[in-house]
Amino acid sequence: MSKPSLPQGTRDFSADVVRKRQYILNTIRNVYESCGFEPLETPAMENLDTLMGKYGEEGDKLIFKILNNGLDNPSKHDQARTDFETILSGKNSKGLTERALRYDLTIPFARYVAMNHGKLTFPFKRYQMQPVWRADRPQRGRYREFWQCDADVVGSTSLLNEVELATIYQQVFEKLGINVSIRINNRKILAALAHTAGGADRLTDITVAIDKLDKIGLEKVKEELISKGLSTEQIQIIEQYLSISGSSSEKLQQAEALLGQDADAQKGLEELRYILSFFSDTVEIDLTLARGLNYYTGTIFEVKALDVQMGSIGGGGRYDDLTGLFGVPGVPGVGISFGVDRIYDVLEELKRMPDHLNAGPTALFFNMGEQESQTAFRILMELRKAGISGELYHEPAKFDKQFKYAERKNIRYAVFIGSQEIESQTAEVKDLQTGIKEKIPFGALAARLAGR
RNA sequence: GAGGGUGUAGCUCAGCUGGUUAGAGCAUCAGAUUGUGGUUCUGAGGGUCGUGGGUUCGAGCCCCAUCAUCCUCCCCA
Repeated sequence: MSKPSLPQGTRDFSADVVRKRQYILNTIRNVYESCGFEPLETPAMENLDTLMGKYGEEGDKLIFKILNNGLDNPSKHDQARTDFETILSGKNSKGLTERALRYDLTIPFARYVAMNHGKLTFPFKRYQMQPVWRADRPQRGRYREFWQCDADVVGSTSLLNEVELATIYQQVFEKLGINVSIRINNRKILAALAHTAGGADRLTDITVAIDKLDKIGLEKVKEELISKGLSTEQIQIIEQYLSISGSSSEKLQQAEALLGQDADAQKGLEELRYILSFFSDTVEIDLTLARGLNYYTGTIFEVKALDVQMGSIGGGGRYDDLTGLFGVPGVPGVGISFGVDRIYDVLEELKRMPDHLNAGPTALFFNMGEQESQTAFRILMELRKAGISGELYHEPAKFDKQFKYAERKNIRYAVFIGSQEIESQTAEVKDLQTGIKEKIPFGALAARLAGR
């Protein structure tokens, strides 16, 4: 028997971690609910067809595929070998795998909308908080199983949706006490740039390259563009674009000057201007923001934590026709996502996790003997009915041990019910934080411990 | 997919240019202490040094392979 272990990039969550994660999830959920979003849950696995081709070439590789059942059936061995060859040649084979773990929550949502568009009331606002899986190489801030918290509005082209989603970012991170920069851009502007630079078909290459500007610098970006086969003139236009700086409104002006004659650029700039008019300085324009998922067509969002080195902790954008991929055209939408696991890491690193989260049950009843514990247990049951959490130590043991147990479980009150207490029908209650002892009649215990 | 670091007790780690029987702190258990903890003291248990080869009189230490894990790039949350 080998030592038990976890699959790479996955984690167990102990009690204190679960409580902290719940705190983050609840904070996000409450804001979503307050904005009228409805919950949705979808299966951990989807048909492979549903997911393939939606996240770009890189994304396809990172989808966890599930091996079909029944391959051990000898009559299928020949077929399985043929299918395996097909996969090795870079194609997919339904014979070996036709299901996969979901890679994000947006595509499953689009699939859901496409399947149910006749029943839904539009605009349809849903939120979804579930784990997703990626066959990525784990590293800091990157896991193979992690949670996303998405909110999307479909069936509306109104930019008020973008505004609302940006305010959700603001609210959640304010509640969590994380300083963030919320940056927006518009894919239409990037499309216009690619078009103006004479490489409309190179949109992806161009956006991927310029997205790295603040990370690798202008020279390296140019190198990458050259290596992608762009001409000097093309790169010159892109360089002008990248040199745009200043406040958000200044950026808008300069971008207008550079790309203004392009209709797409006009539209994109207008949209950014509208969204920005709702915010003072908490939302800023970043013309180099690109984001990888290739279904975005309009506004794109990205949120990064200030004060800490971590990838983006939230992102999203507008897509014109996501359900079109599933045969239901004409359902535009926009959505955002929170990366819970990274938010957790940020909160821990900044030591901003509230300390009230790891409170244990309210009371530990000390076990002071077989006889006495029967009375103690009865009284404990009454407390529980009154909504007070507590437990009875599982066996008579030295006080030292029982105290330590209470301490480790962050239990606030020790309740002593021994022969003397039973005689007087009065429990002794010790506040383990202050050390103060108090005698409380059995009948008054629930009332005294309520709300503590 | 490319590159680097690290694997020694339950946990965090020492372990000298290769040299007797591999250590510490914390944790666990027992006792000092049979009804009031967090301190202190005493004692105990616990290790095929990730795994498999090789070099050597001798390997935790050097070499090769392999597995695991962490980090960087790519990409992303």
